[in-house]
Amino acid sequence: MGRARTTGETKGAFGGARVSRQRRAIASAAARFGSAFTVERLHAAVTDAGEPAGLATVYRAVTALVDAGSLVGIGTRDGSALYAWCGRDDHHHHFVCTRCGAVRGIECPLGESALGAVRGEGYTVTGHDVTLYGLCPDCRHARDGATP
Amino acid sequence: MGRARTTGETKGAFGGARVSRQRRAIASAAARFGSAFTVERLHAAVTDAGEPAGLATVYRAVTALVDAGSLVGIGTRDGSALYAWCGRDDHHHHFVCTRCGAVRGIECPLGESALGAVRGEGYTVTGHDVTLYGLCPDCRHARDGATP
DNA sequence: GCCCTTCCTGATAATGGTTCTCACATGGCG
DNA sequence: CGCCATGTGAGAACCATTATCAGGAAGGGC
Ligand SMILES: [Mn+2]
Ligand SMILES: [Mn+2]
Ligand SMILES: [Zn+2]
Ligand SMILES: [Zn+2]
Repeated sequence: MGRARTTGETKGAFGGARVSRQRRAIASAAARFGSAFTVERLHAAVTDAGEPAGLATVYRAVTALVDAGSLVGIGTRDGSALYAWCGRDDHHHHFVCTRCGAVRGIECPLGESALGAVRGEGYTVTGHDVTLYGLCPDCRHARDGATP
Repeated sequence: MGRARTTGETKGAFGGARVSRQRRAIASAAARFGSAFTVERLHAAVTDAGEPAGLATVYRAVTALVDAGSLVGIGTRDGSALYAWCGRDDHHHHFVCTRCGAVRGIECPLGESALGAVRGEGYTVTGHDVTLYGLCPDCRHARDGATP
């Protein structure tokens, strides 16, 4: 156990939810993206792969994949929610390239020193979001070359 | 300089943007909230204060206040964007109470150890989001009492 | 394999937060 | 004072997401 979701195998990608031909194609297409994507783009990818699925079905599959932890929401862009396939099931966060959408897992930077401060004042911390933004190596070089 | 935005004074709350009677009332009402609020709620607060303003005007004022750094977006709730008045202009993040919406500033937990890891692999980090969620002291006690 | 119940599918309509339109008012500077 | 860029407001438009609802399929039990 621990890597069932890495390749998009539908073994446990949907958790306990029911698996259909459409959901298999959707999970497979999502796992093939190497970067963040919108539901609309995922729908197009599934259709292009020759496994048509309704847009509403893709929306519902995405919700199921997020619930199962196979997919993570990575903010929004131009009013559309962005998602990325998540191959790890340990606690971590993500770096997102603002140019190409590439996603990379990062270790959680929150230690006792950060949480202890607010906890000491009577707060209970139940969750947190951490996301880094910037340029991936490829896009950094592309930008350098484009600015002579 | 440094604390013009803490009380909702319209001095620099809108940065270089123009200030009107409506925007004064909107900034004042926003600064009075001790917790996160939606645009709809802010609109209601301004109207209740006897300084009516159109909903579109409130949306535009919120955008201007965010651009000026007086207001910060704190995720979404039930499909509506949440905002909170920000009294500090140094770099920091926020803790949000998931029960009452109370917001509290926290120090940035990202040090060189966290950023250096991805930077060493060729990534350029240009920004980041950090938000803690949980219960404020008041709500923690309220919940304890409600679960006998 | 067969049944049965629960869950998924899909074309479409509906929802609703946010943005746009455009004529009018007003802020702020010279 | 004027001038003009900018803000205002009521309503329409936008559009990502969700609800509908009849039909189909997944999958546990036998
Ligand atoms: Mn991940
Ligand atoms: Mn703040
Ligand atoms: Zn990139
Ligand atoms: Zn609270």
